[in-house]
Amino acid sequence: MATIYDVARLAKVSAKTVSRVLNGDAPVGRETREAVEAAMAQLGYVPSNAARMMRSQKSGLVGLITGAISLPSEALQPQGLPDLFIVQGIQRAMAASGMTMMIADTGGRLDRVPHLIQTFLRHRVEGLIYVAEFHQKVELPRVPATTPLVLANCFDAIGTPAVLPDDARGQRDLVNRLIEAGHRRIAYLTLPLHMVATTLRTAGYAAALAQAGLLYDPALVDCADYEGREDETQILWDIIDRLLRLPDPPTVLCCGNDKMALRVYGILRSRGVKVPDEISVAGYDNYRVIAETLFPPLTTVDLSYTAIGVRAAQRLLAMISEPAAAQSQEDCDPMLVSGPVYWRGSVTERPASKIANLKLVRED
Amino acid sequence: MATIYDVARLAKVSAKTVSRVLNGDAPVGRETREAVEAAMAQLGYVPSNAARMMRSQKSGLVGLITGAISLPSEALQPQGLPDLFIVQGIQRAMAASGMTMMIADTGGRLDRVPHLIQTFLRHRVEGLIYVAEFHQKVELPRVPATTPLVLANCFDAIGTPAVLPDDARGQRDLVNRLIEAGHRRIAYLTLPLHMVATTLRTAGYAAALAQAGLLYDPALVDCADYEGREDETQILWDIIDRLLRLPDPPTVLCCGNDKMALRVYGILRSRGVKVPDEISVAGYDNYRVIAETLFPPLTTVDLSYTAIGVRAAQRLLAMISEPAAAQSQEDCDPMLVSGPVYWRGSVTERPASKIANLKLVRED
DNA sequence: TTTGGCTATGACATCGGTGACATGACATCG
DNA sequence: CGATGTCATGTCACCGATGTCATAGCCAAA
Repeated sequence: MATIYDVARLAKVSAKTVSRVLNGDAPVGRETREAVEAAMAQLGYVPSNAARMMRSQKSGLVGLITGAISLPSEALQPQGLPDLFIVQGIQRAMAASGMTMMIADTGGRLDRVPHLIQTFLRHRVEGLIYVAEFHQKVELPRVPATTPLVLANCFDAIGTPAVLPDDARGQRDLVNRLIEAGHRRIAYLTLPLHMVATTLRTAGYAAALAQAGLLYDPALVDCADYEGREDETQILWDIIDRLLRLPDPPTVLCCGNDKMALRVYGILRSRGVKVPDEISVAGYDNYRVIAETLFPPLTTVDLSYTAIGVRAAQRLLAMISEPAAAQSQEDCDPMLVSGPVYWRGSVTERPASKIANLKLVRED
Repeated sequence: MATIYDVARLAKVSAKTVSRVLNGDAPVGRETREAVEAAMAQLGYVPSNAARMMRSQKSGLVGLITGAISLPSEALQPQGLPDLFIVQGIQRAMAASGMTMMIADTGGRLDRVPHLIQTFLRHRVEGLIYVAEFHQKVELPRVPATTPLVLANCFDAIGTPAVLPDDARGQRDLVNRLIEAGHRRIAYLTLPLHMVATTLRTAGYAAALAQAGLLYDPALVDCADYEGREDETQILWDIIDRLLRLPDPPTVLCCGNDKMALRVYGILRSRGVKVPDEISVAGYDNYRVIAETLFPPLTTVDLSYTAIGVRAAQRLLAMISEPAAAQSQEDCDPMLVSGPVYWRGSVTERPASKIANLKLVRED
C-alpha cells in the first residue's frame, strides 16, 4: 500500500507537503496541491490511521461491549433483541461524530469482558460503552480512569455514568392512558420478579392507580413469565383464566412485554375471547415486528432502545471531549430515557360496554 | 499511558527485551522476565496496537459494512432483523480467530459505502464483509484487490465471493415435509415478487410438488406482501378468503415469512378458523420470537442467518490467510447455506380430517 | 535599502513498537 | 585448547504519519 513518501516522490514534493494537502492545516500552492492530489489518486493512496495515531495520540475509536451480538441461541431472550437496537442508536450517534466503532461481544460469558477491554485499550479507544441485554445491575472490571466508560441499559454500584430506560414512568404513562380511556380494572402480568424492570414498572403501575385514586388490587397483578419453563404458556393460560373469573374481572391486560402480549392474544383467541371487543391488551417495548403485525395492532409503550443508545453515545462523547468536566452533579445520576405510549387497536376507549361483555364471558 | 520504554526503564532492561517478554518470540531469562512482568503490572502497561501494526503491517482488523445497525425506523423490515443475526455469526467466528471487528453501517444510504470502505482502509483492515438485509443483488464500489471482500446475504455481477441462503432448497424441504405429512393442497403466499428469495422459493415450492407428482396450481400461489401498503392486512385477508372458498381449498398455508404467518394467525382466528385443526400454517425464517411464541408454535424453515454469518467469516478468513489461493473453482460460486425445517404445532400430520373441516368453513 | 511579515516548502525528530544484527557469557565438541 | 553453538540481551534503524523549526521568496512599511 502506497505511503505518503510514495506520493511525495511522485509529486516531487516533500512528505510534509503531502501531509499539508491531506490535512489542510497550512497553505499550499495551487499547482503543488494539484500535483499532490493527482499523485494520491494515481497511487490509490490511503493514509494510515495507525501512523497518524502514533503522533496525534488520538485513535478516533470507541469500543462497544455487548452480549447482543452473539447470544447463545439457547439463552433467554426476555425482550427480543433490545440490545441490538441500543447498538443501532450508539452506532448512529458515533457515526455522526466521526468516530469509528469497534464491536466485541461477550458471547454470553462475562468472564471474557476483561480481555475484551484489554483488546480495546490496545487500540487506544477513546471511550467504552457496555450494553446489557436488559435493564440490570452489572459489575465490570475497572478500566483506567483515562478511558471514559458509559453503561447502557445497566448500572453498577460505583456510580459509573449510565443511561437507563425509565421503566416506572413508561408503565405509569401507559396505565394513566388506560385510565383516561375509561379502564378501571387493570390487570398487570409482570416479567420475572427478579428483573429490575419488573420492580420499577410495578411501581409505575401502582403510582398511576394511586394518582387516579384507584385501589391497587393484588389479585390483578401476577408474574406471568417464568423464562425457560416449558409450561410457560400453561402458566399464562391459568393466570388469564383466574383473572377472567374474578368477581370483578379486568377490562385490560397489561403485559410485561410485547412478546407476552403475543402469547396472550393466542390464548384469548383460543378461549374465544375477542380482542379488544371483550378484553383489551397492552404490551411493553413497542417491539414493532410484533406490535404492528399483530391483529389488532398492539397498544404498547415505546421503550426506545435506540434512544438509549443515542443518549449513551452522546454522553460518552461529552466525556471524551471534556475529560475533566465536573460530571459530579446531575450527570452522575443515571440518565433516564422514556418513550411515548403507542395507542393502537388492542385497547378500547369505552370500557363500560366491555365490562358487560366480560360478564358474559365469565358466565360461560 | 505507559510505553514499552517506561517498562524497560523500571525493569532495568532494554525495550527490546520487554518486547520479547510480550511476544515470547525469543528466550528471556527467568529473573528478567519476572522483573519485566512486575514492571508491566505496576505501570498498567498496555501495548499499542498502532505502533505494533506499523512494523508488522498486520492490523488484526476486519471491517463489516451493513445497513443492519441503523436502519431508519421508517424503512421496511421485510424479515425482521435477519442481518443482525448474520452480524452475530460473523462476530462469533471472528472472535474465535482473534480478529477484532470494526462495524460501520450505511444508515440505509448506499452512497455512504465508499466512504465507509475508505475509513476501513485507513485502518488497514485485512478484509471486508458486506451484509445485506435481505437476499439481493448489490453493486459495491471496487475495493483494492489486496483487501479481500466477502458478500453475505447478497451477490454481485462480478463474482465477488458470496454466502447466500439456499432459498430454493429451504422451501422445497418444507413443502416435501408437508407432503409427507399428507398435505396435497398447499397454498403459497409469497413475499414481494421482486425479491430474489421469492423467485427461488417459488421454484423450490414447484420442485417439491413436481417431485411428488402433484400439480402446480396457480390458484394456490399468490403474492401477499406489498410492503408498506396500508391495506396490507386487507390484501392478505382477501387472499385467504379467496383460497378458502376454492372448490378444493388448501389444507395448509405456506407464508413468505414468519411475520406474515403472524398476520395470518390473526386473520384466521378473526374468521373463526382454527389453527391447525381447520387449516395448517407454515412460515419461513424461524424467527424465533414469533415462531416459538405463537400459539400454536409455528412450523417454519430455519434460515440460519447466523450460519450465513459464520460461513462468510470463515470464507473471509481463508482468503486472508491464503491471499493467492486458487479460489477460482467452487470457491467462486456463491456458497449456499440451508437450515432445517422446524416442525411445530401449526401443521397437522393427518390432512384428511382437515379437508372435511374446511368444507364446513366454506359453507358458513 | 533595510526590516519585518507573510507564504510556501523542506529537514528532521518523534510517536511505540519490532526486525535485523551484534555482542558477551557459557557450554559443547573434536 | 580453540572452534562452534546456544542463550540472553542490547543497539539501531524503521514502519508512516505529523509537530517543530528552519528557510527561501516576495511584498510592504520604515
